[in-house]
Amino acid sequence: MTSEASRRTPTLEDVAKAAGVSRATVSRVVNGITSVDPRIRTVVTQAIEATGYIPNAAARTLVNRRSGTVALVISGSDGSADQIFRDPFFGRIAGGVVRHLRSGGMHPTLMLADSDQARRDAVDFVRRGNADGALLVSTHAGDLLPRLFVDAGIPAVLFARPAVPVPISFVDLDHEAGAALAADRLADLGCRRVVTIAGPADLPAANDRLSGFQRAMERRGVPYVDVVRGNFTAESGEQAMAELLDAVPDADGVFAANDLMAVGALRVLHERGRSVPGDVALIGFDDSEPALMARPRLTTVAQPVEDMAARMTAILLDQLGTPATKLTSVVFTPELIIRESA
Amino acid sequence: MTSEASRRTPTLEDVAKAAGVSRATVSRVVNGITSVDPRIRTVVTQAIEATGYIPNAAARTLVNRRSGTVALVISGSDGSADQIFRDPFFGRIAGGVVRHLRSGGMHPTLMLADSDQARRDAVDFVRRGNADGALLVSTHAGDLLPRLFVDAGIPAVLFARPAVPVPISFVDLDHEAGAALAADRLADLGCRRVVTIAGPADLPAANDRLSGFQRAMERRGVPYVDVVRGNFTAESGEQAMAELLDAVPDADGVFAANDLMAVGALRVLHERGRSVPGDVALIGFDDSEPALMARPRLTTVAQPVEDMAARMTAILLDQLGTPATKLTSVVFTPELIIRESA
DNA sequence: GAGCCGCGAGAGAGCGCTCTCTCATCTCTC
DNA sequence: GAGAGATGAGAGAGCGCTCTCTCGCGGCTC
Repeated sequence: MTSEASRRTPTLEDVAKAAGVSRATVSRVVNGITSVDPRIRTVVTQAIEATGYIPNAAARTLVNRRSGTVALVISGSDGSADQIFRDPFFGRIAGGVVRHLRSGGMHPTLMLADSDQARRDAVDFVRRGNADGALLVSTHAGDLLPRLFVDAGIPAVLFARPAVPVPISFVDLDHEAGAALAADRLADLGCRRVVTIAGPADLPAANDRLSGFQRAMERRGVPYVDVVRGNFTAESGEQAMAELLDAVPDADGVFAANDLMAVGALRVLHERGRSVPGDVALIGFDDSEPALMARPRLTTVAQPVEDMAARMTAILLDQLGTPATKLTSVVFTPELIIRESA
Repeated sequence: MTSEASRRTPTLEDVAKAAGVSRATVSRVVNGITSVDPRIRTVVTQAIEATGYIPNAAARTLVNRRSGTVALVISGSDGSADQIFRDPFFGRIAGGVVRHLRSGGMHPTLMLADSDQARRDAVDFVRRGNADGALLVSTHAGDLLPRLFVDAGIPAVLFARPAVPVPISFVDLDHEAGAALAADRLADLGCRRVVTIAGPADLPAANDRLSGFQRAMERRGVPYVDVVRGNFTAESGEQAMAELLDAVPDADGVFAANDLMAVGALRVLHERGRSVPGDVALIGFDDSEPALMARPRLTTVAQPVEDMAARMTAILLDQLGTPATKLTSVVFTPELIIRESA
C-alpha cells in the first residue's frame, strides 16, 4: 500500500485493486448481491478488511436518491425552543422514533421549527435530499408546517391530528375516549360536583378532552361541569384550581387535561385543606413522570407516546417504500391508570 | 420547459440552460461568490427562481467532504434506551445543541448507543461521512464510546469528563465546587448533623459531588457525614433517606446528589414528620424541573446544561474548522439556587 | 496604437458509488 | 462434441456538484 493510499480513506477502487477484481464486483460484495463466486467473495471481503474500507454515504445517496435519514421536526410556537425540549413529551417521542428507526439502520435528524424561517428551512433540508421524509410533531394550532411539507410533496407523517385539515398521514390518540374514561371513574366514585381544568382552546387535543369529558359526565347524570382553561403547565394548573375552588367550594372531583396541571391542582387542593382522594378525587392525563412522582400518585389517562411515535415512524417508512401515496391515520386507544388520587 | 424537465427536480445544469450561462456560473451565484457580474447574477437568480432549483446535498457533500451534520450520540448502559430519553437532561442537552447548531445551518442526527453494536454503528455512521463530527453524551462509567471515536480519528466532544482517561475535548461542571456550595449553605444554616445521598459509585460526577461535599463540610467543622448511595431516581432517594433517618434520627441537613433523589428524600422526610426546612434543611443538585415543582421548592445547585451543550457544540464546530487537533476542555461553575428547602 | 494586466465566464475533470449492458466462461443437452 | 443457456465478472456511463485552469475581453500605460 503506497503512502498516498494510506492517507486517503480507501474507496471501492482501492479495494478492487487490492483484490484484483473490478469495482463493480466489490460493490456487489458490499451490497450483498448473491451472484458472486464464493471464492471471489472471500478475497474481496479480505481486501475490504485489509484496506479498512467503508462506503461513502454521499456517493451512495447521490446515485440511490436515498439518504437513510428522516427529519424529526419539532414545531412550536415562535421562540419556544427551550420550552419544547424540556417537555418530557419530546423525549418520549424521540425514544419511540429512534428505537423504531434503528431497526432499519436509519437515524433521525433533529430539527426545531419555531419560526417561519425555521419551518421553511426544515422543508428545504428534506428537499435537498438530506432526508427521505419527515416526522412532524406539531404542538400548536394553526401550524402551517404540515401544509408546507404536503405542498412540497415530501413524505411526512404527523404526530397528532392536524389542527387544520391537511391531506397527511398521522397518528393520534382518542382524546375524547380518554376523557370519558376519567369521567366514568369520577362518576363511579360517586363524584357529583365535578370540575375540569382544560387545555388551550387552540389545541384540538385539548378541546377533544374537554368535550369528551363533558359529554361522558352528562351521560352519567352530571350535565354541568365548571371549566377553567390552563396552558398545560403546573403553574396554570394551580391558578385554575384556585379559581375553580372559589367558584365551586364543594367540588368533589377534578379532571385535569394533563398531569402537569393536575400536579398544580394537587398542590392547591392540599393548601386549601382538601384531602385527595378523600375529599376530592383527581385525575390527570398523559401518565407522565410527574404523575408517578406526585403524592398521592396520580390516577391518569395513559397515552402510549412511545408506541405512537414508533407507529408514526412505521407509517413513514412504509410510504417511503411504496411511492403510491395513500394516507394512513391511526388512532390509539387510551387507558386509565388507577393509582391513588382517584 | 419540457415536460421531462418539469418532472425531475431541476439541477444546476437546468438553471444554467435557462439562464444561458455555464454551470460554473450558476454555482458561483448559488454559493455567493462575489466575482460575478451583477447583471448576470440577476439573470441567474431569476432562473433559479423560475426553475425552483434547490441544491442537492449529496452531490455537494461528495465533493466538499462536508455533510453539515453532526452526530449527537447518547450513550447509555445496555438496554437503557427508553430510560435515557425520559431523563429531562437529554432534552436540555438537545435544546442547547440544536440552538447552537442552527446558527450555522447545521443539524444533529440523533443516535442512541446502548449496546456495543450501536456504539460501533455510531462510529461507522460518521466514518461514512454522514456527519462531520460527534457530540458524545456518556451517562455511564467505563464507557468505551469516547475511545472508539478517538481511535477512529473523528472530531468529537464529550459532555462530562471521561470516566477513563481519553484524549478528547469535553465540557464539564465543577461538581466538587457545586457540592461545596451546598455544604456551605447547610453550615451557614447551622446544620451539624448532616447526611448525604450520593450517586452511583461508578460515575465520576457522583463521586466528585460526594467528595466535594465531605471536604467542604469538614472545613466547616463537620468531619463526619453519613452517606448512602442512590441511583439518581426518586425511588432510590426515598430508600436512602429512610436508611439515613434510621441511622441518624436527629439529622438536620441533607444534601442529595441530584434533584430527583432530593424529591424522594423530601417525601420520606414528610412521612416521618420532619418539616422542611424547619427540622431538616434539604439541598438538591441540577436545578431541574422537579426541583421547582416540589413543595417546598428545592434549594439546589444549578448546572447550566443548555449552556454547556451549546459550548460543547461550539468546541466541535471549532475543531471542524481547524483540523489542527488541539484538545479543549471547559469546566463550568455551578451556582446555588436558594429556594425554600434550605 | 501596441502590449499588459486583471476581471470574470466557460470547459472539464473529478468526488465515490451504482447499475445496466456486454462479454467470457462453464455446464448441460441431444 | 457442438450449440444453447446459464452464470458471473468487467466496462462505462452517469448521479449533481465544485473548483481549477484556461481564455476572452476591456481598460490601462507608455
